[in-house]
Amino acid sequence: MDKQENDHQKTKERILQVACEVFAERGFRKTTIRDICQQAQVNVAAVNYYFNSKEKLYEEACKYIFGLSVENADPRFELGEKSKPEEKLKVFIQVLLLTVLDKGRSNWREMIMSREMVEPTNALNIVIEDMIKPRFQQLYLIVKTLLGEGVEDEAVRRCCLSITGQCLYYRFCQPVVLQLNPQQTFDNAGIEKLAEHITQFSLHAVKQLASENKERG
Amino acid sequence: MDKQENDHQKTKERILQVACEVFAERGFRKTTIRDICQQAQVNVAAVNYYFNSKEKLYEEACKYIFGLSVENADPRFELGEKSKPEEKLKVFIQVLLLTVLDKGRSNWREMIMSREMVEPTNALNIVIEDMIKPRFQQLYLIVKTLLGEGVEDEAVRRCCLSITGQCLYYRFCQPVVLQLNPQQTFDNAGIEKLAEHITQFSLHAVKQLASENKERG
DNA sequence: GACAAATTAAAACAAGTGTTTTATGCTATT
DNA sequence: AATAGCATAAAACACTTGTTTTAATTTGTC
Repeated sequence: MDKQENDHQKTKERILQVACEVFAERGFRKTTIRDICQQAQVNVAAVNYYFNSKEKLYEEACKYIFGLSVENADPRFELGEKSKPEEKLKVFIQVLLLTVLDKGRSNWREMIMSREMVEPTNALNIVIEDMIKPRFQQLYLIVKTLLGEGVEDEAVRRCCLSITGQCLYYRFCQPVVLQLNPQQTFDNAGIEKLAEHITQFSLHAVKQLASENKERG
Repeated sequence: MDKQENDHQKTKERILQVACEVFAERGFRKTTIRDICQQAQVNVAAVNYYFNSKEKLYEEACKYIFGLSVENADPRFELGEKSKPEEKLKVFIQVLLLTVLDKGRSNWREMIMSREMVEPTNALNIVIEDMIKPRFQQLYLIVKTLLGEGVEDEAVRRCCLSITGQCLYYRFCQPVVLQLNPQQTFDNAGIEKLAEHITQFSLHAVKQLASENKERG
């Protein structure tokens, strides 16, 4: 029983691991069960045996990936508590860009997340609740601090959307961006420069809104 | 010969028309030849008879759509020449949002364009050259005017990308945006408010950059 | 009106894919 | 060691989809 259970877990686990990787890499539609099984060195029937269907496997993979992310959130997003909001914004944008533009093999969460944002499946809700909303909330607090009291929530949110929109553009439309600004690179130096620009651009906008609000009362 | 040529043109034309619509609606991968043929009331073999392959048909459809766009550019993008750059920017953003968020059946150019930006095919280059670059150039001139002399090209382009990024976010990530800011609507009033926000946000940013540049010399 | 060429229709083909079935092998309990 | 239950493998199934083939029909020309 022990060994049986063990092997059971082993192959099931192996399928799940490979599924995460391949789904993240190629998305739900473009990955085939045969791809996964071949890479996991498992018979085609195994997926349906253990997970019932391709869709269920995808759900399990998402749950696994985002389950991980709750317990083990990306440490890069831990902005120090002491710094000024301007610095916090800079770090936030920097980290967001780095995370979102990281094409590394192990960046499953971000890859699934990006795909779900543009081509949603049932997993989008998990993605929003587990990843996007917490991240957005962090930004919200920074921007709210910068805007000061008396600014209505929607205005704060709109600013946050303006900031994230600028960043995600470089992820979702990378080929286009590269044609429009060929000088842009996506190595560390290029991303750093980009972060600097988006930060300055957004800070100017937000601070101006803040001062207008202060004047108004 | 005349009548033959006529019918010939008729069915070929009909396939092309339907192809444009369906490709725009569902994208290349998700549309099937059978879908198109059924809707055009034509035999399945007709596509390969007249266009050789699904891919060639898609190319022809794109050429047709963007060929149209060159001769008959979207009049909404004709910003008056007299207005101030601030007003021009407002109009540009307004029109961009209206165009990009228009889910109307006849908005083929925009639908193909959006899809190509996120999930490129061979047609992306046509899209970039025929649609994106001219539009970007328009914005470039406005922003350059606002920034004043002595600002390097890349800085101008970055600002333009910040502006378009804010707008396109609402197209590509609409479901997410709606979760993050449920008050956002996509009727005319909602889009108008949004345009106003993005314009103000961007104007503040650009003007601050302009004045910093002026100070520096 | 007859014949050649072009067009259309029907069917078949070939490859891919999710799923199911059937058979075989393995493990644990008796 | 035997047997029941689980796990794996191989094959088949059912369906979709792009493409091709083959036959029927229409069209233009003489």
